[in-house]
Amino acid sequence: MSQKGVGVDLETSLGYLLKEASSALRSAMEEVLRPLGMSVTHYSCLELLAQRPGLSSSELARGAFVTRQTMNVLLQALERDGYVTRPAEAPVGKVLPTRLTPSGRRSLEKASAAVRSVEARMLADLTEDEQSDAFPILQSMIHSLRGDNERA
Amino acid sequence: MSQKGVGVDLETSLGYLLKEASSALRSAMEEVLRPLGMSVTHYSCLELLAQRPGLSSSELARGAFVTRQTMNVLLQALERDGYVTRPAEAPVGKVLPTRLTPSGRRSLEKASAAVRSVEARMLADLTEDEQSDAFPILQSMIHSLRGDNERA
DNA sequence: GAACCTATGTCAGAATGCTGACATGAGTCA
DNA sequence: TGACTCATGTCAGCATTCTGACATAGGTTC
Repeated sequence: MSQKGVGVDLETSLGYLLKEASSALRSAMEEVLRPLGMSVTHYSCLELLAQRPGLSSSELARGAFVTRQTMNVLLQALERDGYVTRPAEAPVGKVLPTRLTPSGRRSLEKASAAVRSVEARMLADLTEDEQSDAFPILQSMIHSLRGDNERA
Repeated sequence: MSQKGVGVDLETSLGYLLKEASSALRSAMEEVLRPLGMSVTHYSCLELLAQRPGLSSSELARGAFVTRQTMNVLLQALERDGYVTRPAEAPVGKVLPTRLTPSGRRSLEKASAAVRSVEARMLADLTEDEQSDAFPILQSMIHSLRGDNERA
């Protein structure tokens, strides 16, 4: 077993495992959000707005890990369906601050409960210590991958 | 801070952090693979074939976390470009076992080195203990999310 | 004030991946 | 043998997201 020095051993690769976990999480979220007529990006956008009202399209895009073009398309649909509102004109600069409507907030509540149940299931078999360990580990990975350490 | 009971707190959510880490990993991989003219799915397919020669299209799809239709399109391109070979007729059933060509193997070697460097960077700031902890934690998450525990 | 850089919103086109559907081969079971 | 179930490969159409490009607003520097 265990590769003859060449290649990435998928059986022991933390990168592959990370991708696998993320894929499983996404699938589980899609499964519970589908009955609510909501996609993961859709949900992410509403959740971001609930916690940080007035975010711009570009900021939402970064928070949901998509491009600002993609987020803009989504926002247009959400606005059309009455889940969010944006001023017709930018109060300052070009930034259009977005906010949830009561309808959007109601819609989010169900979705949020569903997502919380998925996250709880994900952590069900982990000990308290493991859950505590996971946080700094993932943060370190993110920090290192983004190259925040580069020549300042 | 810390949400008033409602919603998922993105600041402390392991699910969000997992998505963030996965996104950062994907970006980092795309960055190093782009100069080699290779996408992440493209690379994943070749790496899988190097470790498990003779996999079918459907098996490769599951290993690369895409649908079998998507993998089939990719395989057609890889076959056209001489990186993999598939028998014209299925030796048994409908399964077409796929194998790397020498050209595919050479192409993979460079990509694999690049990906290994990304993975090394990802783990650079983690202690030995943390790296050891990460493995069972991620595996537990995957196992729980897939519902492998359900009523047997 | 002018030049410069950065970030934002937006439009257009293209790539990528997915869902739905179908026929076929293999295994199971009565 | 025949009916049933399941997995595979494949075709077609659609959805989602991305890349490229542009104009504009704000801040910075000289």
